[in-house]
Amino acid sequence: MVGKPKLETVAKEAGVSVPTVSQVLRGTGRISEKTRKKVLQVARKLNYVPDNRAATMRLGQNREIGFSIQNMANPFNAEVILGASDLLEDEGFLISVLDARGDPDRQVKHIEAFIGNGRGGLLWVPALGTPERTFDLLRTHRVPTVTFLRRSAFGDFDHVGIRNSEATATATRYLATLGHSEIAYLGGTEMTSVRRERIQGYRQALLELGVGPARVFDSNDTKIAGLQSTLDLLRDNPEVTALVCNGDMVALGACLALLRSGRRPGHDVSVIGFDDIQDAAVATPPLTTMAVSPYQLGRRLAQVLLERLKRPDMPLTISEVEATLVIRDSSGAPLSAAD
Amino acid sequence: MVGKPKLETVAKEAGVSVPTVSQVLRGTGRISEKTRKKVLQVARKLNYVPDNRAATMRLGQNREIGFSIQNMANPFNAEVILGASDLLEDEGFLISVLDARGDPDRQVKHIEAFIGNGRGGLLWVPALGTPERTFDLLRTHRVPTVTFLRRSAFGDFDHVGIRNSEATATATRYLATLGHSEIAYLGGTEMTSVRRERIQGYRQALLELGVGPARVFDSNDTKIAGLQSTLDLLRDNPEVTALVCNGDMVALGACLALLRSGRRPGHDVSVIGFDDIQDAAVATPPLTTMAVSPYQLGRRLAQVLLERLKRPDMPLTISEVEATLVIRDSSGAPLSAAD
DNA sequence: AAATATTGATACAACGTTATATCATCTGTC
DNA sequence: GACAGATGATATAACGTTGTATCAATATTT
Repeated sequence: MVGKPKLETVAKEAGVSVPTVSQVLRGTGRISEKTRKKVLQVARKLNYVPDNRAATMRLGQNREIGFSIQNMANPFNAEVILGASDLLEDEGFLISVLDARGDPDRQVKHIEAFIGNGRGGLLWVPALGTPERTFDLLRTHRVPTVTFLRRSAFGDFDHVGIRNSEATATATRYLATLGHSEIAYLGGTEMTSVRRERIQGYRQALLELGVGPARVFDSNDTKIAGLQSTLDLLRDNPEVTALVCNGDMVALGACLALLRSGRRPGHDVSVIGFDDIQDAAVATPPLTTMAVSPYQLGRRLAQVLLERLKRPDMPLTISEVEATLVIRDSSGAPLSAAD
Repeated sequence: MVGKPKLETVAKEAGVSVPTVSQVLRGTGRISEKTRKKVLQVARKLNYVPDNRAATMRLGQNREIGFSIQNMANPFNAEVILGASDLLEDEGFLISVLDARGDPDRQVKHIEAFIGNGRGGLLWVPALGTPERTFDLLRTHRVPTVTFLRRSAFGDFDHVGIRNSEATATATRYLATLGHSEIAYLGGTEMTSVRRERIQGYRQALLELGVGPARVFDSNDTKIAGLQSTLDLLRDNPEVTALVCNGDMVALGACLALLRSGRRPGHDVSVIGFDDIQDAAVATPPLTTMAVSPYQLGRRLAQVLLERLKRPDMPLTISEVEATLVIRDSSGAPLSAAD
């Protein structure tokens, strides 16, 4: 009873050979009902758990999937993982998550660990500034990989993302419809592909509409940073009457800033967020936002990976999910009516 | 260049034997500087990544740690993981996270995966209703395990938790100091060891103070649930003037409910939360709460595991971290002054 | 009753790595 | 120039599992 039980332990106890036990447990080969029963009973009694390392090494495939993300604390990611694992678990896979916190060095360690442990696949939000070598590793080792949100610059991996530029264009157009002409973009600091696309959509819409200058302001994607940035922004640019935000957290921070400086969100300044996080609906005021369902994104992500696993030679899949404008109070009524 | 590179691939390319390559990569054995250079260069060129399965199987130890949690979406957990991985990464370990979502069946699959992959250790928030067999598995396979927050009923694992009953007693006593006598407890639904201890501290304090009846109300740990539960609570128990909450999310929901029903949090009803999540400080009103640093908890967790790994025969460690009362506005001023 | 088919179990080799033991080569000493 | 000692590299076996080939013992056919 001492020491980890292995096939040999079970085999001895059940009075059969090692391969027999293996066959019973895997349900392969021809085994009589009697020995089957016996082996299963002994295996259970001894708390036997097969060594997946030995098995996958022999078999050359693993049903464990890795998910490499950059910020575990973001509830959006948590929802994505939920969606992905719901689908993958049904197919007998398992998702384990590693948080690289945006650090490419930490990230490459994680990816090496995935490879070194023979993970069966990888879902991945690449860190900003991921060196080509990291992609090379995955290519060399033939790890079925789906990138998420941030597209690889080298572009030869399956990808699931958000139709970012269309989304911010929609938000910007909607604000223009309400009568705004001084519309600023707020949020993000680093130029990820996500932010680049969103700002591009915003600029594009302004251009098409022939409305006011494009103004982009940095801010970290937290409520507190959003609050501070908005206070600064309004001090220096009092003419701004509408904000398209890079994320809901920033947008919520912006609303807080408006309230603190005696302005009413949706009346004096309109605010549109991005993501539709849980808090958006219960905020004061409820937040108008570009909604994407993280759960659905997760499912899509899993779907693409499963297909790739089934057909390794399948052509590259690029899948972009549309965001939808959810109108609540923070964007306000048409300007003429409000004033 | 096709197919995964292994030691043999590198060895052939560098014109040396397999063990030589292994020794260079691990820095063991006597190797001349010349072959060392050559081997490293070739290994890098071929994008060689050692197969950790084969290595750990041979060596019998693994520097990968598993973290099994019940709710990934909780930012508190994310902070804990951050703290734990900061410490563990310095020692060359790696944390991978699995979310069992409170389901003991899913959880046992995860634990079996940890065991089957020979993980070097386990940090674990046991799901409610975890069967003894799950603990048995870990015992049999001698997995160094530290339970977190929820103590195993069978109590033979290292543990890190919060001094829950003292914390809620402190909160309750503070509200009594402010002059409250109708203090309710709000939050949680399932009777986890955490909730049991918190409610016990609340009851204990009321008893010692000789103040009003103990009233405990269920609610899920989300803002929306907290909102609804508080509306119900106040309708049925209008005499309640203070709430000790099971978590900050519930407390924030309670504040929302107060505002919506025309009451002022901190004036008409006092609210104290638990955890001190990021939003607590910027909420309206800023939330009084029992603060525990999830980051510090994570570090402690890692510390205990590292010690256990170093000294497997060390006596059982039970480590409880104190929560501190952070006074903001939601608890209000003394009642005499406020009225 | 002999030949054949069927069933049930086992022996063997391989997955990729590494510690130990072994072997060959070179340096320096008397 | 022979011998001890140091240096540098390799051969071997083992970690636990599983697919294939093999073998023995029945059951079935002619």
